Amino acid sequence: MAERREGGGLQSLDAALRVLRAMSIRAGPVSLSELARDCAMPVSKVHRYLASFVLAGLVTQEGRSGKYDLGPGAIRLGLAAIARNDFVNRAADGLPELAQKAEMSALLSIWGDHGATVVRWERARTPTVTSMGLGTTMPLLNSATGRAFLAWAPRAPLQDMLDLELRRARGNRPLTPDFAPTRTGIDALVNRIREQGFASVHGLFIPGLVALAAPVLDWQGEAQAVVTLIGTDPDTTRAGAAQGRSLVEFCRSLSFAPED
Amino acid sequence: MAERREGGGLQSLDAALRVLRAMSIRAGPVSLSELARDCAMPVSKVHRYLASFVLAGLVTQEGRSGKYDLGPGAIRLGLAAIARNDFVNRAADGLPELAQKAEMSALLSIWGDHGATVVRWERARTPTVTSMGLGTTMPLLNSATGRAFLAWAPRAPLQDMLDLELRRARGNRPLTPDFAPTRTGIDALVNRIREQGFASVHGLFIPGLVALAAPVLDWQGEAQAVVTLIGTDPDTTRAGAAQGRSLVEFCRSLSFAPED
DNA sequence: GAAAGTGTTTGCGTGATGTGAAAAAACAGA
DNA sequence: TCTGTTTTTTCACATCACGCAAACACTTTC
Repeated sequence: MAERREGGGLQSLDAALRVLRAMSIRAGPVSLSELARDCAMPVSKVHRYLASFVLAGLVTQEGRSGKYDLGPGAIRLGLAAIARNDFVNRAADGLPELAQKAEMSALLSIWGDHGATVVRWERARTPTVTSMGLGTTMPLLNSATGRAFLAWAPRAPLQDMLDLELRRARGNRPLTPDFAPTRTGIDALVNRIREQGFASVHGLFIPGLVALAAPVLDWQGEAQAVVTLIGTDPDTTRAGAAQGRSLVEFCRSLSFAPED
Repeated sequence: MAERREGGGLQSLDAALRVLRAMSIRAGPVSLSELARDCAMPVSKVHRYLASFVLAGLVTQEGRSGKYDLGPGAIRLGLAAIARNDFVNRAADGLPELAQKAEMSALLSIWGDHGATVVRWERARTPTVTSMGLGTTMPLLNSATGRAFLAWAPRAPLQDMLDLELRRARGNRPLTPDFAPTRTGIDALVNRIREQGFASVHGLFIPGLVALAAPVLDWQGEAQAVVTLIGTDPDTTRAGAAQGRSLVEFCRSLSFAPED
């Protein structure tokens, strides 16, 4: 066969790992023949793979039914992976590329005790002059970054700050021109943001600047961090703009995806 | 040499899985040659295995350093394996209610090769510790979570880490003010914890924070998981405090109750 | 800036080894 | 005890993984 040999290393290993993935997609114990059908492989082939997986502890075989299931070795492996996987550092690694592609400044924030806090900063080629830097905390309602946390982070730790900003907004209406400073107004705003996939503001936090922000989600579906693009061109916040799509795609690649 | 056939199925798969195991034992990113030395295999062989693992997403290669580390696919696999555990599922489902009732952050951990690993996290309004989150591993002696495992998990898998932390404690006494870093000191600590029904520390792991932790026990009376409450009020660790009783009751309701 | 050193990746021929079909064994229901 | 189903083992063959060594990338040294 003169077909394309894809980048993988060992054919048998690739096949075996496909079997493993098929097992992890299934919700519970699987019989050998079901697995073989899922993977479109001969039964005996799958059986031999499983024998090795069982030996390694990744898979266990249920006593009487003969069905196979993921075992304690898989848990140990996963915990080891979980322990060293750090969303923040992974995101930080890709920040320069994102900033370059979008031709905007990119920054990475996490939720700290005093609000959304900037922890990484990547300048664009044409630096936008701002007074922000590492450690800056952003407001919840008037910044794209804050709004992304509002839409995707668990509500409880945000609640105090949300109440505070709502009180301030009620006393000074022009601060929040694009939504009503009430519970229903907030809900509508959150829905709008989640539907669009990212939050955006133009000139709200800093006049003359526009920003869009999207979340990096963990396996609980909560925002672990928020990535924000800052620039001067109002067109970049339009739905369908290239920058918005780059940002969402970037964050999606860092987020935890339950399956394919 | 067709004499001795071990229980496994495929030789190459067995070898490849030994490589995977070696990776999960290491604490962080590993270079190719280190891995090869660990497994006593030729470098090129390990490299090809890794190529397949990378293709499957189980392993990633760090940008420019060339080192390899466990990747998101391993997380997915591990979470799928954890999801098969009914104890963990039921505990996770009840976590939000517990956190709300106790007005503290609640987290769920299970034991991995590198210590107690946080798998689920439910935040309360009280401040979130910035450096902790999903995937954090907790020390055995200085955290309430670790101590709960120490008191209720089978000793064998903990022994290595216990020895390690004891050595460290002996060199730095202030780390463990409330017990002697000796075998009898540990025994006394364990007895105290078991008697009280939950483990607690105040400011040991993180200054200014208090925590209480209780186990979810399986039919053998061994800890399958540990539920921890974290807050700032020292009164919550007092014997008889409402939070402690809620926590113990919650864990007891999850323990020892398979459907059939 | 060239040269040497370390570590990773890739070709290649060979023979061990994984493959598929089919037989054998275990199991369940009738 | 006999069928239908699913798991396990057998076996001859051609493939595919192995190890060597050369190529390549990157860092350090003079």
